[in-house]
Amino acid sequence: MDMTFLKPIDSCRWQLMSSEHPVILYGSRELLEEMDNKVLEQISNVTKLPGLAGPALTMPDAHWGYGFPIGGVAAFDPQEGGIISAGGVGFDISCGVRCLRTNLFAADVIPHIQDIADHLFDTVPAGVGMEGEIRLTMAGIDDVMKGGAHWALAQGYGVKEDLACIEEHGCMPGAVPDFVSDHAKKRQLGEMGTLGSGNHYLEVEVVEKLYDRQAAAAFGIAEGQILIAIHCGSRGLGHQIGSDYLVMFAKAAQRLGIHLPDRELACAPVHSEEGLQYLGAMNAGINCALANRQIITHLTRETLSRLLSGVRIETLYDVSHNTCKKEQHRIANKLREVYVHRKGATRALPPGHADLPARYQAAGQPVFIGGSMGTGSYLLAGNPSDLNQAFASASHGAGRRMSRNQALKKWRGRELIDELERKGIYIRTATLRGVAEEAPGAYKDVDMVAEATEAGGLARRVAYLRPLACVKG
DNA sequence: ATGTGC
Repeated sequence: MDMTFLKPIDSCRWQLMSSEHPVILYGSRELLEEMDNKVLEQISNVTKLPGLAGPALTMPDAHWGYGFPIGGVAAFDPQEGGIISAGGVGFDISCGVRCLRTNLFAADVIPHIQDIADHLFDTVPAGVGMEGEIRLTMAGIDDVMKGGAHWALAQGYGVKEDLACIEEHGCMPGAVPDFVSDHAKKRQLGEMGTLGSGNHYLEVEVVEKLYDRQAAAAFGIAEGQILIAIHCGSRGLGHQIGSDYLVMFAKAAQRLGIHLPDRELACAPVHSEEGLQYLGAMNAGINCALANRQIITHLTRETLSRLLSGVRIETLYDVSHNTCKKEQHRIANKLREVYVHRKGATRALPPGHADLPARYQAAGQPVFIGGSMGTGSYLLAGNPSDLNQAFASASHGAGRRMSRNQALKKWRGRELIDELERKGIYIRTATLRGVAEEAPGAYKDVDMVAEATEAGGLARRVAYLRPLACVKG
């Protein structure tokens, strides 16, 4: 990235001086220097959209995305013509991470890890277009979109205790299935309870190191304990909603005379017909993703219970990193109601927030920085709002530093799998090509991203998690 | 991310 116009605020926050509207980039000098200049270009374009409230932001894991950078955060005020954009949410609506806490420890799992990897891979469908056991009718898809994880529970997937530790308690209000096309619904008829492809995964991890013992106790985790991370989203349904509304937003922007610095930033005012329809459809997509992760939670529980005795698995937390949500934030000392786009950025609620379950009130919201296959992940906790000045947002992963095509030229899936196996990490995958695209070397250094996330005040590290087995899409 | 291109 061209650092010429970036002025450091502190070690991990930089302000873009050449911009009319404030732009803040989070990350160490090293992370930013390595970052594609497209990130700077894209976040600058975002500031030119109507009704931006407060600064436009990028997280330490940011990289080039469709219109908005992945790792981008921007709030818009509908009272000032603020917009909503499909590219600002991402095509995989409500892509996110569910983290499961088990009562297992490394010694219980490591002797059986290959068996566990095989069975999880057999049980949870992974890969492009993969369908699961569940077949729904069009009316059934409407019920998914209205009910979210509650729908899944009513079908017998999971236990009611799961709901308390899911964002929005498992059901996003404001979902309007009528604003979702039949085409989008049809694509989802067989895809509930499936992982998808790309960077999606189901991973068995061990708590390797604790940074914050108090928060770790609140999260119910100890060194050596086994956790499971489920990273996936709203599959074909969310993708089709994104595609449908991209076209509608392009027309709306033209009709309403909204200047788009990049056609990929197609958008409409939140309070326009298209804006309100997209909100209803996007909320429906969020519920699809919440239901999907709930089903996969159930499948994981069943699989591990078959293989090991006395297994107890609880939902630690489930949070999305591709959403736009109406929230109240203090901006320039004024409380405003804004629509916060988080694209590849995790919501990170502060301690004491009313939406947090009782057990996390003191610690703050669990935040996941999912690593690449070989390099492990971090569990963090949300910071008080005087520290987090990013609309309660934080990094969501390691973040790509290389395109999929570059990665394909550089690595072979089989070699990566063998290399990881020598380190005790067992990969099960739908496609070797997918593994090459997701090579650990194609991602930023997750340790650096987690450090910068903490140094920037976004969240504080609670634990480092080492991968043992990974089912890849 | 994605019925991995219409």
